[in-house]
Amino acid sequence: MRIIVADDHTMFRHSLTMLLKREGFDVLAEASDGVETIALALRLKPDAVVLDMNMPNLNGVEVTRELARLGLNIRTIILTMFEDDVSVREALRAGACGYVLKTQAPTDLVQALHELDQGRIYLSPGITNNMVDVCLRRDESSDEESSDALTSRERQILQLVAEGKATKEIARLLNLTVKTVESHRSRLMRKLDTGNIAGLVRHAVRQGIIRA
Amino acid sequence: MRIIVADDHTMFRHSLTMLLKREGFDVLAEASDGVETIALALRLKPDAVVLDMNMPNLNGVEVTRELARLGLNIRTIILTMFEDDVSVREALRAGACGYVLKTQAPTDLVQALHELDQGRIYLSPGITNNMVDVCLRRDESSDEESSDALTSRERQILQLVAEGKATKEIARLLNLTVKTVESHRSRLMRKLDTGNIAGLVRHAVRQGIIRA
DNA sequence: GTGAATCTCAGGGATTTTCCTGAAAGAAAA
DNA sequence: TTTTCTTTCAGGAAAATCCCTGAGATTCAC
Repeated sequence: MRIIVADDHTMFRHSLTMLLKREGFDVLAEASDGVETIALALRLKPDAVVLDMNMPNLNGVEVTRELARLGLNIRTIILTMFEDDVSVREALRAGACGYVLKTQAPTDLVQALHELDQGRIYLSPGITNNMVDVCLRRDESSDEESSDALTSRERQILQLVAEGKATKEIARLLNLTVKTVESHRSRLMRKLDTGNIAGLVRHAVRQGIIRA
Repeated sequence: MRIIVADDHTMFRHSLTMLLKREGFDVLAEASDGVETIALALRLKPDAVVLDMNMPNLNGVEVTRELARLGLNIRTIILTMFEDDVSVREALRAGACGYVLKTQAPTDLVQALHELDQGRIYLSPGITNNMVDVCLRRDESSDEESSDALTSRERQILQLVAEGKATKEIARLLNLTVKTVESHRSRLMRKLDTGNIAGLVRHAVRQGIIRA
């Protein structure tokens, strides 16, 4: 099974890679941020990608979304520190095949990868099982609160802005024009009802898109 | 070299332990919180303890302080995600022999352990080296506040900026010139080591000056 | 297919931020 | 008292943000 490991904490990433290799997985490469992960995935076409949730540039869910959009048949497992209800739901909706807590033993991740190989979805114990039902029910029913819901692209931009990246830098990272990024930023401000970057940052922190 | 590894993220802890064993260290035990770490250290008398900074019950610095107080000759290395100036200083004052960033490769920790074995202090690259001098000088001299501690006025400005107020508005609120406010804001950015408002907002949230 | 939403990009102009240097007055500490 | 720190303010220049309209492309649902 050919996989890529993505996490911005090199110490964790290297350690984990070693462990996974020992477990018989073929770790093709490591990435330390979301954009790099996408690039590597495109090049190496792995079977699966293990994604840290909180990464610079693009978080785990966004990477999942992007990989799904690109139509590559690459499954992903989100690795995270928090058993956040909302995050789990978003991860699953983005198409992630697994949601594994870092508080769990590495065997948990190994199991998740095996489940994924069988085409199944795996959630760490500690995440309520009815979570899945809840998610699915939500999915089918309706999207009422989606009036000001941010789009995937907008969340991407929001994260980068909140991280302090300049417009020019964001444009380069995402391969867009400066004007496009400005356009997104403006729309974000309108949606989030704020007239400046400070407001965007607070929103991003509040919504867990970045940590302060 | 007999060591204990303490981190509440089991996935990271197990992976790291495996790596350290491979490097020839004798990992006596693992702990998932501060209190457990103390208990284990008392029982097993390791040469060193690798401590995650953010642990339940007692964080890495507190454990270091406690171990020092108990008079056991157990050296510690603090492992953390952030290169926070204040944390580094506190860790060193508590008696830690190393401060290693998780964003660094595992070899960085290995090196830290070797330095520790030689009775030296090790800080991850990325943490300014003069940090040590600064800390020591501070240590000798006095205990009031750190160098880049914000003044009262600066905290005021920081709060208003983080709340999304425009410079002009802040100036009006505080009866100052726009130029003065700009001056304060610039100094804040220099002190907090950031080049834009997003960074200021994150600092303000982190330091509890505003709520996100 | 039609419509709605999203994503992309552009022009332009007012305003703001960012980054320098420099400097004076008052308060606090050495 | 001298020095250091804080606070105040200025000028100027480059860069970025903010705000608006408009518009082609694509995608997705109905």
